[in-house]
Amino acid sequence: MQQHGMLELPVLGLLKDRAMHGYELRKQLGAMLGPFWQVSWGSLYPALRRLAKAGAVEKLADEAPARPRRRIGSKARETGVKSTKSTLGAGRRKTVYRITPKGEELFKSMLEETAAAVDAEHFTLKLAFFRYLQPDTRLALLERRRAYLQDKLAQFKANLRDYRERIDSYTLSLQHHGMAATENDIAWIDELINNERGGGAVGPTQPETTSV
Amino acid sequence: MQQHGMLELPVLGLLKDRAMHGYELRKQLGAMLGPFWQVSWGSLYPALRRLAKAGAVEKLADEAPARPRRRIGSKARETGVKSTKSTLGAGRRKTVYRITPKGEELFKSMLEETAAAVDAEHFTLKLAFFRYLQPDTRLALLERRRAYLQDKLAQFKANLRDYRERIDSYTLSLQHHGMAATENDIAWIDELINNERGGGAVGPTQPETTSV
DNA sequence: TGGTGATATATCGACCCGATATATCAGACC
DNA sequence: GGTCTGATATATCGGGTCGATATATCACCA
Repeated sequence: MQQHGMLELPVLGLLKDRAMHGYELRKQLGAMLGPFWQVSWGSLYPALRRLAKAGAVEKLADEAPARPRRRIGSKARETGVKSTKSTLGAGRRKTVYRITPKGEELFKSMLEETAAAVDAEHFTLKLAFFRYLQPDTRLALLERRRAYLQDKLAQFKANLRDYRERIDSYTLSLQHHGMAATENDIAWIDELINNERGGGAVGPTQPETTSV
Repeated sequence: MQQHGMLELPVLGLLKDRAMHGYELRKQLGAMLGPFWQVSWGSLYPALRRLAKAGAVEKLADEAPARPRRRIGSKARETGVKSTKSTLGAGRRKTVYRITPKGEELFKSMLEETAAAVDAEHFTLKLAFFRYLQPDTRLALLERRRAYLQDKLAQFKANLRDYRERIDSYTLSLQHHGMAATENDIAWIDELINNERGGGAVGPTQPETTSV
């Protein structure tokens, strides 16, 4: 994914269900977004800090982490000066995060913001939490995504029109493939739109495509 | 695109043809990669600086930029202390960059490195300069990209197998679409591979898909 | 004469990524 | 019983990208 402020939404969305610590959050994110996105530590922990500072999540007490069996622990290490060095990093303590009412609000406003960007990444993330939206907001987001893709398609066409002669066959093939992929994306969005419009009355929202 | 060290390759690739300044470079990049990627100034200029520091490109003298019609220029502003402030920014001077022999080498080694990452972004960039590669290197890169996609496909399948029951219909649809898109990508790569293998003897490398 | 928009270079802050450091613990292997 | 490996867990660092913004020149038209 690698864009701006993209973690806040899914993190809050997952914490809505239940409180979790960072490591678990990452696993859940991976399960949900599968091959789309593997969150890196370097983004997750700073994001949690940002959310905590904004009051959107709160740290629960470290959940029975530290120093059980105190005898061994105190003896094993030299109890040295150096161990407290600087970061005082980690070990196994779990820092559990819980969403606050303010966090719930933030999640809602971020998710509902139909004016926000609808590139592949942002849209994917929002779609993963569509169940929390009203049907009309869902439709608005789908339409905006569709418009975005159509614009992209137009760019492809303009590009091909203007540069067709000047570019080599590989770049040309790339453009064609990109165009076809965008058309597929649009067709998929149209499916979702249809399901959204007719889905309330007709049948399951699920678009039965291939089954494994 | 937004990944690491992704600009060096296309910048060098374009400068191989002819020397250019930043603004033009960006336009060419846009023409070539069209809707895939619009390079931002915040990446382009630092990248040019990196390349210059590495000796891969050299700045040509500013190409007749500065202060023509000196009368007007000197009078209009207060000639003040503040104008030289800090950055001494820009105006219209053109800083033309030319590739050096060292830059040509760097380009070649980056492009040929078949062990490097083959995610969508990296692969797209390399494909845009495939014409500079030997057929066997091209094939190696295509095969590696194919393996990458197949692995991604396997991830999708594993994901669906493990989480199918637990995820809502939107996320499910997302996974299905992602899977289908990946399958399309693989089919496209296979086309390219076929063209590469048979292309030397049979016909045009161009895979005639839809025409506008 | 002045306004707009294209040309052109450059930096800033926020943020993401990959690599890495630190540490605990369960289970395997011998 | 000892140790090695790998999963669990938190955290930071350097380098790189992005979007926004500042600055400035010039062509063109009104």
